[in-house]
Amino acid sequence: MSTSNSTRAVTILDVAAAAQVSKSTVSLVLKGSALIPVETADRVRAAAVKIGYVYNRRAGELRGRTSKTIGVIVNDLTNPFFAEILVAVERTLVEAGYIVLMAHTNEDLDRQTQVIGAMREQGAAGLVLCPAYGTPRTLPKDVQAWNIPLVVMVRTLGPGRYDFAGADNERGIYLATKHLLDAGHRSIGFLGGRAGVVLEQRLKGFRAALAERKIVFDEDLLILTKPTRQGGYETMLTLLDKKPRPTAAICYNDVVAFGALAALGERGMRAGNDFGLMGFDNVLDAAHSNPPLSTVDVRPGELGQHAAEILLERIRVPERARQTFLVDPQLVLRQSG
Amino acid sequence: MSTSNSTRAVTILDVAAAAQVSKSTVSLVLKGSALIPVETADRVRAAAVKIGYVYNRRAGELRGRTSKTIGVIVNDLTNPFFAEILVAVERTLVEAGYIVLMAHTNEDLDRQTQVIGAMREQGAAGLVLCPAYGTPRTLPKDVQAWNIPLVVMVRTLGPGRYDFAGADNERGIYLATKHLLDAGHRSIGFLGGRAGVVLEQRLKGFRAALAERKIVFDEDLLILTKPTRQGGYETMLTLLDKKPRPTAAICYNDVVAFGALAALGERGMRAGNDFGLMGFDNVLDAAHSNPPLSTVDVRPGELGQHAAEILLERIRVPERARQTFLVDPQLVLRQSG
DNA sequence: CTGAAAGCGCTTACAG
DNA sequence: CTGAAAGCGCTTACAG
Repeated sequence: MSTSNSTRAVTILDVAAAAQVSKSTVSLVLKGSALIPVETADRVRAAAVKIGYVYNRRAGELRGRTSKTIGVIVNDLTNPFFAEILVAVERTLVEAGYIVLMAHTNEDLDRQTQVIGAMREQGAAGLVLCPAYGTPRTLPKDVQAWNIPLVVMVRTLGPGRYDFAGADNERGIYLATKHLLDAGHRSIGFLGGRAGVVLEQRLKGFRAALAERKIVFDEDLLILTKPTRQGGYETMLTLLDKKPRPTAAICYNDVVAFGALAALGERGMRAGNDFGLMGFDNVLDAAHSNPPLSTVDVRPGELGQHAAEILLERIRVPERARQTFLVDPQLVLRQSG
Repeated sequence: MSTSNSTRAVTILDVAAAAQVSKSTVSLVLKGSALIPVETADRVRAAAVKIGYVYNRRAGELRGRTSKTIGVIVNDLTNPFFAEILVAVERTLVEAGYIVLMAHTNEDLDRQTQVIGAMREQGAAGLVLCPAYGTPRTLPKDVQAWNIPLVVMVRTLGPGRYDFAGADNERGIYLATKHLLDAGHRSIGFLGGRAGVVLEQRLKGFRAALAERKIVFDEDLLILTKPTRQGGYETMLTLLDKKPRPTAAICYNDVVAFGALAALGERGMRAGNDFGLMGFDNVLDAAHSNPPLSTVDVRPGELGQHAAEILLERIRVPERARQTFLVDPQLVLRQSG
């Protein structure tokens, strides 16, 4: 309304003067204390809006030694899986009255260290972290030593007493592989993925399903690459050139599968007809890829929401037992495989 | 290192004691003042790490009446276009020493109002906003009245003196349409998009290209819907049922085009062979869709970076002239059209 | 080059 | 039910 004056902020003191009460009364009113009679409270609130008062949360939190901001660190927003997780985390946190400090590491460890430091200086009340590749396993311990609640998402950081939300990777890929096997495929490739826990877990599921059917695992059909569309495209092209040509593939994740779909199309093939293809994640886009992707649903939104809730609980009761949320993967069969 | 004690934070005063200097000296050292001799500074810094001191930025900023946090408000992270923009904005801001408060509105106006308020209370030094549909045109004025620098992105908010970063929508669609026309198409649909400035601008470009070739605009081939994959899928199906069947379509954006690709595939058609299809945005995924999408490149990353830079400049010199960054769209021809 | 002092805007016992 | 006072952790003139 009025042009605020940058040299002098309007404070609780101004409100107090305008409403003819002491500043403690104003403070009490603002926090909705029941100690103040309604009439007084109304008068104070009216005065506040009239003079254009805006609460200075930083001052309040400094004095109260509290914090309503939570840091969320994500490694790859370019992958819709993480974007969907982030949306859910943010929504859950905002609904709980928090404000989120967001950072994107792009898999860069130095940046990750830097942003964690910045969030600490900011007085974050908690941290949700999708760790970048190569994150030291001691990180959870460090963060906890600073007394800041932490939940790790998606990629575990070795054994240790930290809260975690992720997916049962092994079981998910096991299910997908079994599905392909049941459909009669005997030569199945595995595309994409970068060395790390997640890849290990997924490969374990892959091997387990193969072993169960006494199919020997062929190293040659395991083609690693960065888990991107580009990577999926390239590795699928490579796979299609193998002799004899495999009839199906498991992809490290949906984004890899989308790239693979493009490679198939380029070769005049169509997943579901000429080739069996399975993704992993079930991002929103999977329902409308060309063709629609059969994949392993790990409900990214649910995952993000749980991660946020676990953090909120830990903040509320710091000494509570460690929590792990592992989404139980479900096969969703569309057309690709 | 040491388990920090939550009842008593280690402050600048503790560092001062440990290093045998006054607290002003510590403060000066921390901000890298040249007033302090190197030896003293080293001693102070050593003491700080030894006792596990961490700078309390909120206290510092409260006292100094400064702020290093910037709010970024995005309406739909589920669309990679916005995700790519967000990544660029965040990177640019972090590199400039800021920390970003992120909020996702999901096109919800109430939520937008709420998060803007929260950011104001937090003392944000600036705001980058992708406004939700229906955002009042007075918003820029309001925000400026609070003395907080603002840059609006992607969707303009009517005339007014605010900084803006977006794309030349009209020209982009004009180019895409002309390309389809040059390829011989005469019956061209327009798919997806929700009422708003952006749609208006894009339709204007569409009509202009048609008019140039004396082709009458057929209302019946304009099929609006939410700009999502789902929307693209459904509208394409509808379009394909028109008699006579159009031979090409312009999509409101890439995400709509991806859905359209799926619909085409379902009907046994392939964009580029049996149908001409153009997207808009050139998100990363467009290079590896099935088939790869011909689209209008508006360089989302560049757009985001510029938005951030404009804000940074405005913060540095508040009275500078209003800036508008409009990316000049380029056609990128892949296989779909 | 370094120290004492005031104060950013708020909250929270504690009296009355 | 309301007011006076102390203090969160820092910065910034101002002396010396």
